[in-house]
Amino acid sequence: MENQIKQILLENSEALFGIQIEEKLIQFQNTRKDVEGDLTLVIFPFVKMLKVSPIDAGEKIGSFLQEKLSFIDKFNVVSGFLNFIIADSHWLNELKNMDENPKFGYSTENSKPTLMVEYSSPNTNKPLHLGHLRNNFLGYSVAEILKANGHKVVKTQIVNDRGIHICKSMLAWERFSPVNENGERETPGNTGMQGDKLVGKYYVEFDKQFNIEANEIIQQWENGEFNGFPEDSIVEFNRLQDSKVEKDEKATKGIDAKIKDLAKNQTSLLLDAKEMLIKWEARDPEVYLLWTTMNNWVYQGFDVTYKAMGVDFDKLYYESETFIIGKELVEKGLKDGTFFRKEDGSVWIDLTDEGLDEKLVLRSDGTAVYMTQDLGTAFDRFNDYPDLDGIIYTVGNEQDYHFKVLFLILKKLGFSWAQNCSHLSYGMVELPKGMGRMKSREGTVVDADDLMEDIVDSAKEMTQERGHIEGMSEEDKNELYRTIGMGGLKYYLLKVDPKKKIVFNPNESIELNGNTGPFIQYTHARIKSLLRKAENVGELKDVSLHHEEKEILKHLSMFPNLIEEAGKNHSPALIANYSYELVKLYNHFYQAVTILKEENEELKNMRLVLSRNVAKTIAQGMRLVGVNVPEKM
RNA sequence: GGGCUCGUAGCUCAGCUGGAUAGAGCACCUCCCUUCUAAGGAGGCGGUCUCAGGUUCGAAUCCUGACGGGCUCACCA
Repeated sequence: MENQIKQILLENSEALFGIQIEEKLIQFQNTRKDVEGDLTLVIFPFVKMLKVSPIDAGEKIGSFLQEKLSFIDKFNVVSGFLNFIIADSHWLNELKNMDENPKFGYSTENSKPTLMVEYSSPNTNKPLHLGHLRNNFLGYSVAEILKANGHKVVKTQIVNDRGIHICKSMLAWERFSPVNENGERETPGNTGMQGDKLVGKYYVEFDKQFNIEANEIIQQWENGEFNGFPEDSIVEFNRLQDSKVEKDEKATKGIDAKIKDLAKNQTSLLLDAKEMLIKWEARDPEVYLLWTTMNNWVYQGFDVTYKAMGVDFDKLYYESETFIIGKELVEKGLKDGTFFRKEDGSVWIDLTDEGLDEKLVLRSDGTAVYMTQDLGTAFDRFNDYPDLDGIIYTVGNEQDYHFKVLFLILKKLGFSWAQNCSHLSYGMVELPKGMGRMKSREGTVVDADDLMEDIVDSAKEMTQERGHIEGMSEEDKNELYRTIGMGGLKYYLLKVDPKKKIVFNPNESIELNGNTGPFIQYTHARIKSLLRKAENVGELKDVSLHHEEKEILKHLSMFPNLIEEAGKNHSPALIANYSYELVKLYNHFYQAVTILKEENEELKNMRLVLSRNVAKTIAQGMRLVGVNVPEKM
């Protein structure tokens, strides 16, 4: 419709305006609620060239278009806005088209380039938390939205299964796990704990013991006991101590933190963990066995969590494999001069010309860092999928700088695909003021499994109170509680623009009224109930439309465009907000108009077909954000 | 300190590439179940779009600066 108007204006530009106008001057917008009309053309851009008032310009353009286009029933001009009233037959035709298309709004499958969406990417030393929920729901949804746009999509993750942090929990388990009467340390089997929770427990334990030891070292230093510590640490300690003189409280605090870091680096625990990492990279059999065992516990735990979240993956990548590829890339880059080696053996890239810093890509002890493996992983992926066009990395915005650097290095290494890699950067999930930050090490996280369980419980409570669940089996009821609870949680985390942070108060349960998942699910269930009662729906005939009906049709016909926008912007929030609008329009209609008791069969039919397509669009939209919709609730 | 980013109603958020009198939900106050699911609907209350300049016929939206929050600048990931 918009395109047709645009085309007519462009073709007749000389006649209308005296010159050939630019396409971007033709701007449409939705007509204001209090003005009659279905579509509005902004007239201001044409006023100057027509040398008449905005009203006259609008009249001229309006009558010209009305003559050419049959779907324009009437038009009016209010100040600089030309409002078209579109014929009912046009909207009924739209309804007919969407009704015939079960995949209304979706593009042809695999008609666009292959994309990879990376999300989740957990560390294997701790359980998933609230932040991961946002990440997983977002990544999953964006992948589904891209599929709906016709892309072939590979869902993937990079499993953070190696590194110093993994060694920390391994070491802590070896050192601090109690031993039972059979001489065994704690395992998921003998404790009944989910594997990831058990390993996470030891990660926290490491940090605790590590801090105790660091504090003891500081104590020793303050007492002048420096035996056994390296010279440079002692010198640095004394320098920092002296610099505290006559500083205010804040500055002193900062210096104390630096001293703490210094001491941490001298703890036997950290030194042992580092040694363990070197052994691991050298494939020491004992360390490798421990690593394999503990990681498998974690994977079994994660499986439970992913299943509850309702997300899936097509292909997994492991850092324990790709870091090697990364190291090879670094070797190659050293030879061609992309990287350089410092005296201590560490390898760097100089990005100061790009306004960034020097960045480490390999430690002096030869072990890999985060960047090393990310280079390797990207290379590996394009190698595995020759038709791969680009990668979308779903990672929090705290890593904005990392990805800027990563893509730049890949480009400098000469990979042309680097320009098609993008960082889907989302805002942190924060706790309300005064509750601090979520830190796994400090145990101040909202656990993903616990949260999902809580929300399903509260959905159960609400459903038992007001749901239509009589006659349902226990199994179906439980499934419904899960659908509603998880729907509420997903919608809550996805309705906000991904770029923005979310403040989450764990003490307040997630709202299930208003702009929420269950509100949308409810409308779907209600329509389904209506359609069940209607039994059969007849052919669509030419009838005249109520205002409420036309509003819904206008909104429905925007759905294909919306999916495209959501794909372009990598934003499930657009889908969520669209669905919410649709549901509000429908509920208004539902209240204002009778459907089953309508005596005019043709009208009744049209309303049922309309309802059917609203339900379908809700279901399809919700599917794209990972939310299921029930037939009854 | 450098870089990035955010600041819209008491709270949580929409406001597309600049367009008409800035919109929802929650909370608070009224109404509406002998029409199909009231997890619903109708109405009320609530705003200097952080502030100050600038660009423009027109700015919540673009530019500059200030103030306030967040992230980041690791041989952590």
